[in-house]
Amino acid sequence: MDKVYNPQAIEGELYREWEESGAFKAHRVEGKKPFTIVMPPPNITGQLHMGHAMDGVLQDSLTRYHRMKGDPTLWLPGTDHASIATEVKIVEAMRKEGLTKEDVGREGFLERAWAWKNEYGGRIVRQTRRMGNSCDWSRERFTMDEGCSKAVTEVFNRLYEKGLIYRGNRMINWCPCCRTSISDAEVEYEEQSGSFWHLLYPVKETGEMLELATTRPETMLGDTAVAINAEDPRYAHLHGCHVILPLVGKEIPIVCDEHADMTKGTGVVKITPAHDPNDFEVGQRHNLPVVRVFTDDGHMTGAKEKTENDELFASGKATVGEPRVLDCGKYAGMTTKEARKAIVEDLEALGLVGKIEPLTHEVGTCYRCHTTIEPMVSKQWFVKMAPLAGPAIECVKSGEVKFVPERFTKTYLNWMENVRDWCISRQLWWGHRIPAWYCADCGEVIVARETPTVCPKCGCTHLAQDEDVLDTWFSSALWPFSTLGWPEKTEDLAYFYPTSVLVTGYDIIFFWVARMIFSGCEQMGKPPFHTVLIHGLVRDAQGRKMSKSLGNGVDPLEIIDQYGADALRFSLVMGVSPGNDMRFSTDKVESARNFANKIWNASRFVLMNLGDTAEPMEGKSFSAADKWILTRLDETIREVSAHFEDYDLGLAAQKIYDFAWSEFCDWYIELAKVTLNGEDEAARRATCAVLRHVLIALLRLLHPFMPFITDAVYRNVPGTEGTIMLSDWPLCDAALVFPEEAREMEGVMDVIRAVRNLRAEMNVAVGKRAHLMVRPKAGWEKAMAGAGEYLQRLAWVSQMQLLAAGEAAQGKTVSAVSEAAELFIPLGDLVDADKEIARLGKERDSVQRDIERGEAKLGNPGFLAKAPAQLVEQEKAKLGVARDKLAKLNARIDELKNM
RNA sequence: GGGGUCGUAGCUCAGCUGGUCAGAGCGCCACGUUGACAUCGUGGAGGUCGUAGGUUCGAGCCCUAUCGACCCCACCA
Repeated sequence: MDKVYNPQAIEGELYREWEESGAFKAHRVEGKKPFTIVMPPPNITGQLHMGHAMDGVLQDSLTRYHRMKGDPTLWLPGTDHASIATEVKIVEAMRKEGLTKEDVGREGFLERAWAWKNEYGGRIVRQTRRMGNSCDWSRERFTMDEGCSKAVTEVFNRLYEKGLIYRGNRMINWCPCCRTSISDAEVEYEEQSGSFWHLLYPVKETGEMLELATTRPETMLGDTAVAINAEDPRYAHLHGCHVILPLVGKEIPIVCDEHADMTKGTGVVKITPAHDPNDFEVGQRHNLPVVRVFTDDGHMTGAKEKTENDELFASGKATVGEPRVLDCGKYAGMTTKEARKAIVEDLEALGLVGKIEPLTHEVGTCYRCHTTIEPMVSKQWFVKMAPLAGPAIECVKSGEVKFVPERFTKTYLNWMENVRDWCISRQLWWGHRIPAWYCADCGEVIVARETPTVCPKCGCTHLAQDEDVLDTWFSSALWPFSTLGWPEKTEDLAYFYPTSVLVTGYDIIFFWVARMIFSGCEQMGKPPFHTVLIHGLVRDAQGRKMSKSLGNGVDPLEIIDQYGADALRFSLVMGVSPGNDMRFSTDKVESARNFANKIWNASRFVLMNLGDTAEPMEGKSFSAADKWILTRLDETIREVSAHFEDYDLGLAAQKIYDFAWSEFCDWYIELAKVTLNGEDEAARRATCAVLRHVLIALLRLLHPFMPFITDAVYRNVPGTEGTIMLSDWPLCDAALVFPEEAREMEGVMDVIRAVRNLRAEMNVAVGKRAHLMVRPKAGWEKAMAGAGEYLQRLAWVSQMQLLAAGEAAQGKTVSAVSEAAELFIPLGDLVDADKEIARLGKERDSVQRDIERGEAKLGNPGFLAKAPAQLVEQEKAKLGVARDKLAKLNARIDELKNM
């Protein structure tokens, strides 16, 4: 083994071996409860970023932990077609060739899309492998593969048959840039500065001017009413009156509606049912016409659009709620922004603009391109949410599905309880095409599983499929069961559904988690998982979100090249608390890399001492140090396992780190050297057995986080077979726990620390051996008597001399008092008494404070009465030790003063 | 407007159901090549755990208020 751990030398080879050996493959074992995770499918457009890396590490750690525990374990990977994201990329690529979607047509476009998918879709999958993730690649899925597509069609049909999917003219969010509708969840709100324009509308009956405020004056052409509150005394005389819509010259009614808030602005609101969600509702209540003034690409409508619209109505094919289109005349063809300016100018010229107030407000933007969203009435497909939300709320409230950390339950419930119908149709080509057909002759709508050939109503064959595709999240929502074979009744589905844990970031709870839950409840009758493990975002070293535009993203692959996958993995979990964002820095990776190296070298030491011998644990008589580390190991196994069960991987990693470095390396290996270099062959073999035993356990505990290095080392440990990933998770063993001896060893270690401390304080070079006199306290005689070699080795003592109780140390010495003993080191002329007195004085002050604290506690009647007896005893004992120590220190100081 | 997170050593953060919790990593200082490891070892300095109250025998840990940083949700014209 090399002196320094070199990840590059082993990672690729090891991963290939794992995969080819079938170690990742899940096996159904009847009667055994499986552990299942479905991977959040990354977009095929994606490149591996730190977010994926962290998400993957958490899942892989859990997966490896459960696999080692012996659970039939499945981590199912896959990718998402990412309808809108992919389509945008392909359109962009075509633009470079000077082509548009329309140029190549739907068929041509899809050909390109699939070609693109085949070329780049596997990229992120290959990258994921470099993380060391142990997914079952034999079960890899894609949201648009045959099975998943079948599931989509099936769900669409079922929901349609139950009346839970409908098509209608409703208010939706329109992205003029992507030219498609998007769902509420896909709208991001950004604070923007704008203005409040106060407009004046003349009242037809009275001739007065009605003042109202708007942030979007360009919509005024589509106003079909003005609303006032029925209770508003200011406008009581206007009930039943009309205003003349400026610029358009059309007469529109003044309606009374609760939406008009008397306390806000002038209490008058213009109503544009086609372009404002609130106004749409008002329009429905008052049966107002819906007049559209924006085109799909964000321009004002004109003669052309109006003609088309008129023809639609003339043909009788207009559907319920179909908006009418206005020819905006001189504004036609302007962008909405241009129109806003022009309209305000024209109104000002007419004296119809009052004050203009600046304001900042939240403006909806598209989560893909950040273009301002235009609310519009549009004919789209929707999922009726209320009936689906019920069970999805219930299963979380009942605890059948738990969020970790728990606080996200609230986020989820709040959203689910207020969710509105989900707009699922997208005016895109890449995705699952909506399984609906329209009869050109009679207008019949046919939703079907197979392409229909004749209209069931009129019998004609003039059928055309809906042009739109489904929201990409529609298929993601089915992921936990579509990937297992649903709607077929597969063995995998029966065995692995519901899955166990879903691991994802808090940023997609609404997009994905919520929708998987209601889909699972509806289609499977069971929620898709029992636990949702939510993690935070990976930020850059300054705490900023990693983003392409900022260019502050760190490429996980580069980090792997430089430090190794294990180091990256460990840096992404250690000390991270669930649900919180973390800052990524190479400092953290470096320290993880150093840890890996520490493991490597500790292993090298152990292996060097073992040679080829797999020394068994049975029949050995262990040293104090052996018993101590075994006891600590037991405790560590308990804690780490508990943290895994709680999904607190950050703490699990921390515990392993501390045990490995601070206890196994810093202490046990050093202590073991005494025995290993000693004459006692039986003791040497016992220690070898322990070194091997603890190393194996440590490697296994660490394996979920650092799979490569642990397996590489494990294979070199004598007596092991195969890969560590299929070996057993360590178990606690009562036969290997020695609380009393461990406590004694701690006492000895404390003495070692005290000696080291003394020497350092006195500036005695480490290499320089010192004579040590030890006067054990009552009960510590035996432990201290056996500590000589440990002290020689670990505290650079030349010779340890035991003093009997009451026996004085000879000569000039410096001293220390620990729990187990008093210590004296003669330092001859090296130390002057004054210096030592000063040092001891400082120590006495600190002990004095401990005593005061203890006395205060024990002097408190409330404490004695109410605190647990065990705690009181503990405090008493502590106080006793401290008082004893104080007495010794005082005596020692006096002694020095009299010398 | 509603909900949530964070404020602990110079920096980045851990601290489980209140009682060795005042911690880790990095940084800093001193010393050090004892054959696993300088990607290391030993020792050290440094924080009244944002502020003010309260509950309790006892509070970074619970409650209330307050200041500061931030996030999510929400149809406020």
